[in-house]
Amino acid sequence: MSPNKFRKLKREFYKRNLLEVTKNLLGKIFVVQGEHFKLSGKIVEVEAYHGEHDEASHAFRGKTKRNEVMFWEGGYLYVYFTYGAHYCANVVVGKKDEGQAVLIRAIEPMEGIDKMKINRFEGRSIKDMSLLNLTNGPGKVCKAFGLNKMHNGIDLTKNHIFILNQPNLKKNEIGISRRIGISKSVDLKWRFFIKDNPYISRK
DNA sequence: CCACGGATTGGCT
DNA sequence: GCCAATCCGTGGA
Repeated sequence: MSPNKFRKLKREFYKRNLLEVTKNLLGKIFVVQGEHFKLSGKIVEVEAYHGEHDEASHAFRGKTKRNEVMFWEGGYLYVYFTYGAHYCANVVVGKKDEGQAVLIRAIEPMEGIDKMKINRFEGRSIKDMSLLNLTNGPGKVCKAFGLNKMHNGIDLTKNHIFILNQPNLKKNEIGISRRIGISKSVDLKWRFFIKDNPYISRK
């Protein structure tokens, strides 16, 4: 067994510098382990949200009931509801009270694809039910992996929802851009994605 | 107390 | 490319 390759990321991984953790999360394996099923996929697109100096961050105006998990120490899942319809999942980063998180924007599906398709498409009339349309957006990721407000605050170092280690990507394998869908702090280039990966939400 | 708008999505002009 | 759907946390009055 290689020592780290398939091991769960530990608390220390998440408590480091925000942008380092954000880039290091690319290529890692996100896992939801149920009693009778397992869903997993490779993280291919992420965005960083800082606690200070970042007006687009939920944490910018301080702690509230909604965003309190963002102020926990790194390694917890922050799930919030938006646009009256969608959930978005974030990995909390840094030390307690820093208010930093990484939004998981897209995943390349690996295990449990049939169940993901049921989660995401069943009971809705969606024309494009292809694999490429399964998890290529933050709301889609939550739908496919069955994430909702019940999972807000889940500890990623435990056995239900966690992230498996993989080698860090090389610099030239990572694409960088402005973040998507925000109206403040729009110039920060804090979106990172795996270049040429077909499962990202957009170019 | 109430109006606003959002870290989105999907379908249509 | 454009826009409506749809809920509720947040913040101003």
